[in-house]
Formats: sequence, C-alpha cells, structure tokens
Amino acid sequence: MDTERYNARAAEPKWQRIWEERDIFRTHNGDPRPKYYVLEMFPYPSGRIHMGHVRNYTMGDVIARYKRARGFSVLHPMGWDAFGMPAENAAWHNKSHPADWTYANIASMRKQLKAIGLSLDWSREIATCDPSYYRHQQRMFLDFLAEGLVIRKKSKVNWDPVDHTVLANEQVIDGRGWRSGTLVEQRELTQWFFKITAFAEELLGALDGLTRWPEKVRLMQANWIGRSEGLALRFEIAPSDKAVAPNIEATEIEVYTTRPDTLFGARFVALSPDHPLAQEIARQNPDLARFVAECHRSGTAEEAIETAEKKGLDTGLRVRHPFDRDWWLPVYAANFVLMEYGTGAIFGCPAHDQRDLDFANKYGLGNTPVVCPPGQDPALFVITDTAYDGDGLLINSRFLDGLTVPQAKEEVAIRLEATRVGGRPQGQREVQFRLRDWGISRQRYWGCPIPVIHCPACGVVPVPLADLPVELPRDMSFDEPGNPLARHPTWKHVACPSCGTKAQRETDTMDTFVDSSWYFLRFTDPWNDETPTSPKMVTKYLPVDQYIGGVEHAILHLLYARFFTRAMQITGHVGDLKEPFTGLFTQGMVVHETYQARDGAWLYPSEIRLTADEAGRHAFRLDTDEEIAIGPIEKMSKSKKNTVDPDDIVADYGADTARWFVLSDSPPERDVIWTEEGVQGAAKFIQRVWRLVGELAGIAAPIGAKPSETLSEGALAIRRLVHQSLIKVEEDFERLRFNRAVAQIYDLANKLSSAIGAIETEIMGDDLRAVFREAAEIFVSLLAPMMPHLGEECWAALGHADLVATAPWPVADRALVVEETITLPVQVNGRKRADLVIARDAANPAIEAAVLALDPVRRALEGRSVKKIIIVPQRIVNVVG
RNA sequence: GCGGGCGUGGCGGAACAGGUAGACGCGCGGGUCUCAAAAACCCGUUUCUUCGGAAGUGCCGGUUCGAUUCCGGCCGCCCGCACCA
Repeated sequence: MDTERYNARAAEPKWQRIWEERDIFRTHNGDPRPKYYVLEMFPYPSGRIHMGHVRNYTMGDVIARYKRARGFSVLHPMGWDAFGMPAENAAWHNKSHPADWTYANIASMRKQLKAIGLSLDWSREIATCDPSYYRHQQRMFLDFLAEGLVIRKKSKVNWDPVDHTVLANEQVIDGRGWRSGTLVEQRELTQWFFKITAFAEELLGALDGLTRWPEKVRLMQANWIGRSEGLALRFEIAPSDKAVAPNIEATEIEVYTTRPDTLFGARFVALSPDHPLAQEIARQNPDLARFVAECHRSGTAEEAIETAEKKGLDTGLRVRHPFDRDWWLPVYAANFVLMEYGTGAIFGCPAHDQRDLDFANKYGLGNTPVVCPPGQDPALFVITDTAYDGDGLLINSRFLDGLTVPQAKEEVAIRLEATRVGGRPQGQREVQFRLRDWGISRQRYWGCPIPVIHCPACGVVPVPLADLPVELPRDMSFDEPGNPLARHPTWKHVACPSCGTKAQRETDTMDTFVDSSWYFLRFTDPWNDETPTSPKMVTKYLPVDQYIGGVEHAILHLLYARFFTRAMQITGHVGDLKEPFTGLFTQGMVVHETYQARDGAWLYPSEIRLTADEAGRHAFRLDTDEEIAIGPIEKMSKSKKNTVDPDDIVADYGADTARWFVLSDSPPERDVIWTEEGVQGAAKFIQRVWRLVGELAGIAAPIGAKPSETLSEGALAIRRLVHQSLIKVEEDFERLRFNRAVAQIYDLANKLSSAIGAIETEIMGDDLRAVFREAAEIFVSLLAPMMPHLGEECWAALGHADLVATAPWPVADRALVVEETITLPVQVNGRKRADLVIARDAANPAIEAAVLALDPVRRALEGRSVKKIIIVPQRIVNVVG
C-alpha cells in the first residue's frame, strides 16, 4: 500500500518549516547552559553546493543535534567566504558585477543548504564581502598596524601571471598558483605583510597542546614553520681582495649553519645570487653580473625546479677560516643558496652535505671528511659522490677530534661566541625558521580594501576610524586584465587625512585568507557594529569545540587563524584566547567512478545504466546502449563529469537519504565512494525504519510508560540490546565515528525486527509494551541526528506532539547491560573451539572444570595432557595442550 | 631526498586496551509472495575440505598461552614538504 510509504518529498519541507517557525536552532547569547561550538569551514559561494559540502555539513550537523540533545547551548552558525577571484572572472566573462554574482550565488546556496535540513542558526549568517563585515577587518588591520603586526616592505614575491596578482608562499603549490595552476614568477614589489614570523616559536610550541587535532596536521604545520637551531658565524674577507673588486665595503660574510661541527671540512663559502655582496660585485664584474641574471631567469621557471643542477661562479673573493688565520676559502656565488633563508650565505662542507658535494665535485674543490661513521676506520674513510650526514666521531678537525657530533657543535659554539671580532662575537647561536611573513597585498578588485592612503608628503597614512569602511566602488569595468581598482577614474584620489594634500588610496586589497582568519570569532556577536568582536562573547563561545573541514586547509587557513587569534589578543579583541580550535577533524572527499566513451568523451553518471552479474559490473550509455568502460574512482569534478548534484538526490530520494549515505560506509576521515546502489540502500533503509517504527507504535505502551523492575528474561533481553546500542552510538558520536553509528543502527533495526517477530503480539503484557515504547523512542533518538526529518516523522508517529530535535537524549542504563551469565569463547592452543555459557561470577576452578568437560575441547586436545589453562576474566579461556 | 599514513572477503569497511577475524552495508546466488515484475521477507556468501577439520588480515622473521593489533626487516600504494644550509 503506497500510503504506508514514507514520503520524504512531503515530510522534509514540512519539518524544515516547523523548525524555522519554532526557531529552535537559534543560539541565545544569554543562555546559561554550558556551550558547545561546532563549526564547519564556511563555503565559497561558487553557486552550487556539491557532495563534499553535504558530507562536511552533515557531520557537523550530527554533532550539533547530538550535543543539543545532551543539554548544551550549541552554537552552529553558517557564513560565506565571499571575496575572491571567481567573482571577478565571472564579471569578465558574463559582464555581471562581482557583488551581484556573489549575492545571487549565496541566495541559491542558502536555499540548497536549507533543503539539507541543517540545524543552523541563520540569524548569525555573515558574508565576508559585506561592508558590515569587512569594515571590522579594516579596523583590525589598522590596529595591527599600530602594534607593528603589519608592515610594508619590498620583497621578492610570487607573481601569478594569469590571475595578475601576488600569492603567499602557502598559496604556491609545486611552483604553481593554487587557483590558476600556472607557474608563478618572482617579482620585486612593495607589499603589506602580516608579521606571522613574530609568532613562529609560539605557533610551533602550542601545537603540542592541540591533542584533539590530527597528528598529520600538526606535523604539517611544524614542518611548515620549520624551526632549526644553529650558529651564525662571520668570515673575514681578505684585504687583498680589494684588487678583485675595488669598491667593496663589506669586510666579512655572515653565514648560518646547523652543522658548525663540520667547520674543518669547509672547502668554500657560497653566496646567494641575491646576496647584497654578490650584487655589489656583479656591478663591477660582468661575468658575475651575467651569472646572476641567468639565475634569475631560471629561478622563476620550471627548469630550476626540475633540473636543480648546481651552478656557481668564483667571485674572486677569499675569506679566512674562523679557526685558522692562514686558511683561505674561495667565495662563490651559487644558484642553490636561497637569500630568503638564514643569511643568504653558507659555508660548504662537501663531505657531509650532498648539495655541497655535488657543487664541489663539479668545480674541483675536493672534500675533507670530518665525521667518521661508527665502526669505520678513519684512515680508510673517503667520500666520493655520496655525502655522509649521519652520526659519528670527529676526525681531521684538530681540537674537535674524537668528539661526538653534538659535543663538537657545542665546542665550536662556545669558542666562536668567546672570540670577539670587531667588537662582536664571531659566532652566535641562532634559531631559524622556514616560515616567512604573510604577504597579503592582492592586485584585485573583489577583496577587502586595505585602509591606507599614500601621501606624497606624509607617506603612508591610515584611514581614520571614522571614515571606515573604505567601501569598494560599485561602478567598475572588468574588460582589461590587471587590478580594476587601480584603473577606476576617481576612487583612489583622496585628500591626505593628515595634511590635506592630494593623495592616493592603496588600491591593493587583502588576501581572502584574511577574511577567513577571524570569521569564527565574528559569529559570536555578528550584531556588534562598534568593534570586530565582543571579547565577552568570544570568551563565552571560543575555542571552537569541534571544527570540521578539508585537509587542504591544514597549513593555509588553520595556520593563519592561529596567528590571527594571537595578534587579536595583542590588540584586545579576543580576551585571553590563545588557540581558536580545540578539536579539529579533517574529513575525506566524496569520490565517484568515471565513465569514458570510446571517443574519449566523459559521461555523467546520469547518462549511464549500470548492471551487475557474477562477472562484475557493467556500464552502458543510455542513448546508444554502447557498453562503456568503468574508469578509476576519482574526486568528483566537472572535468571528468563524475559528479552527482545534491539537488537531484534531494529531489529523487530526500535529504535524509543523502545524509545517511555520506555518513555510512567509509570512516569520515577517509574518502567515501558515491554509488547509486549505496544511495538506494540508504533509501530502502529509510522505508524500513518507517515500517519498523509503525509496528513499534502499534504495540508500544502509551507515552510515559516505564518498564518495571521485574521484567521477564525476554523483555530484559530487548532492553539490554537497546541500551547496548545507545551506549555504542553515544561513543561513536563523541568520537565522530559516524560509519560505526550507522552500522549500529542497522544492527538495532535488525534486532528489533526479530524481537517483534518472535513474540505473539495479542498476548503481550504491559511490561513488554513498556519495553517496546522505550525501545522505539531510543531507536528514533539515535537516528534523528543523522536523519532529522525521518526522526521527526517517527517521533510524531510514536504520539509525540513535541519535536525530537528538542527532546533530551535518552539516558543509558549501564547496569542493565551487565548480564548474569556470560558466554566465554574457549580456545585450544589459541584457536577457538567452543563457547562456554557460565555464571558471570564463576570461580576459575569451576570454569576450568566446565571447559575440560566440553566435547570440542577434548577432541581438539587429541589426548594431549593439559599444560595450562589461561582465563582472562569475562573475556576468554585458552587451554594450552 | 625528508616526513607521515595505509595494506583485512567480489567491494566499502568492523574488531574497545594483545583475547571469538570478517560486525554492518553493497553486490552476488538461492528461495517465499506474484499471472508477471517491482517492493518486501527468509536463507547462503573468506578459501580449501575426505565435512572431522585445515589455512587465512601485503611478504619474511620475532615476542606471547594467544598477534589484524606489539617489535625488526622487506614490498606496494597514498599524502605532505622539497636546494631551508
């Protein structure tokens, strides 16, 4: 009978409307209950949601609903990471305005998200492109500026020639722009930088405290920050070198090394082509000038990355070895020395560094081994083309001979710190970081304007607070490449706020990662017009208890947000908050198999018919019926057409089916494979739940009935399995193991069906009816966070007038699950042979006797004598024969 | 090159803390119902087997009464970083 079927298409909008009307997902800032902040990384408003969004937001929603049922004041907000290139590209292609495009996309995506049935507090919705948001960001920029946390400096930057903008180091992946995918070039530009390096030590140290973050993400951040301990030391330039390059002012070269122990293995000193000294000499030495220019050319392009051949040129300079006044080392300019790290100069020890060895071998500089591997005869130890970077004892190193590597490092540091040259120690222990400052200037229109004015007389002048926000002009044209803001006829021309003369606005906008570095703070009080945050509300809600998003943000967004929290603490915006996210979960992708026709064209899953037999699965084109090869399973992408539109799934099966499916099958941190069969399985289960709850409603006692203390063994068994499931699902929700919760609920459904089948309903007593009442309510409560619409429909079918979304979580009876008799598996020599049903508190001698009386045990022993019986209480018995 | 992770049926995956390997789902096979189909329900589904059992969690070895789990060494796949001195 069709009327018996659960109709998601009718039920889902109905419950969504009721939730909205009753406004049950609004979080009240005055709520005295303990808070729980669950947040999913907010989306970029591209126009349509995809299955990855559905998976991400469903996980967060399960937690939000579960925690709400457990009595927390749950903050679960949503917003839009709304600035960025695609809006400008769309403007270019469709002649639409980025703002119109973005707000239209937000409207359609909001509608899609609502159709998923997410329990979000929409009253806190924010869009980063809204002046009511970015005005606060501009204010914060000025606060940072006043504190020296943002600086302007000339520097080599990554230039994306396709997007016509600068990229941060974190946004360059394999030498390519993270969005455009083209090779980036190096350019010298004056840019704004956030001083993230000022927090390098702290950002690294605090990673240890983030115990609810994936180990992988913590490691990635630690590697990115890249702390190393070493020694900065100065080499004196030979005076005679004035002849080589007569106008050199420098008298010494400072290098940084983590291996001061190998100083006696030094064969050369090398400068980065960008080193000021190299540049200076190049001005007087045409050969070197040519070499530096060559390095610059290849430094930007792929050859540098792919060939990585060591090249250098002797500058003619000579420097004195720090421990030997008569030992002179040649100074090269070398392409493999980076100006950005350390001092831009190194000393080369070919025997113990592969790069130095390659270089030395190419230019005939030789090598001296100074660390001898354990067990090697020092006299026979030679290095040819593989450097030795392991431990050992020092050799060929005068006063260091016989020391271990750490001892030698220490000894060199002590000696060079004690040696004073030109009034300073010759060497100094130093900690270096790989992390660079965060360049945030972008030559784009659709971003947050940087609120400063360049005055020919006063220099950089902050925009007065009263003049904020600096709003983006609306009248724009996007028909030329480059920064549209810079071309706007009037916008940038302003009077200097300080002296009144003609000045120009900064036309660069901020990196969009700035927008997402503090949005989670804004959610706590988005109504505040005065200040970016209300520190009281930040203190109330932060840190975020559970943050969920893709691992692709492991470094970029998550590191920036951690930096912002610290910087905002200094500017007084976040109270004493240190870390923004205590719990982090990085979920896997939604992947799908691909279908490619013989002519190479990709086909959508909706253009395919699937069959299966014992030989395997087959795919056929719907239009021609031609058989198609099933291709590899890959991340859903438009180019491979292996996408499934959430809207179609919601229309065909309902949101609960999509939610249930993305939570089932795969552990949440791994990729989930979207399959049509799996979706149908989920849809079938929903019908099964509906039938099962219908049956339970028919036999259950009225609302409020409680099982009595004296239940029959059969009734007790049902209660027991229900409470066991409850305990397991609780654990699974707490640990975000949604796939296990799903399996548990399937299992409970199976067991409840069998239980109903096993009893004769017409002679059922009140006790059993009360047990089924409890069972039904717990069953529905367990599945409701995952399938909230079905949950409501079932809850109503059980006679409730209120909502399961606001019902308290059932209380597990932990004493109940302890049984009086237990089933012990019995092993003989480690292999299971039998089960022993025995009293829970049976003494060991009784167990031993019972075990030896078992037929299968005697058979397995084959007459051997029993050497030993191991009894693990309430777990297992092992007979050793 | 450096760092990290993962290898379990036809497939996705379970297995708390060293204690019954394969829960649960998908697929497949068989059956019930039906004129038929769909839906639903029931049974089976690691491999081999003389039906007693035997082998089995990438491979080799170790520790243990007992190892998917711990240790050592290989093989394969995936991810991150990459001339960082």
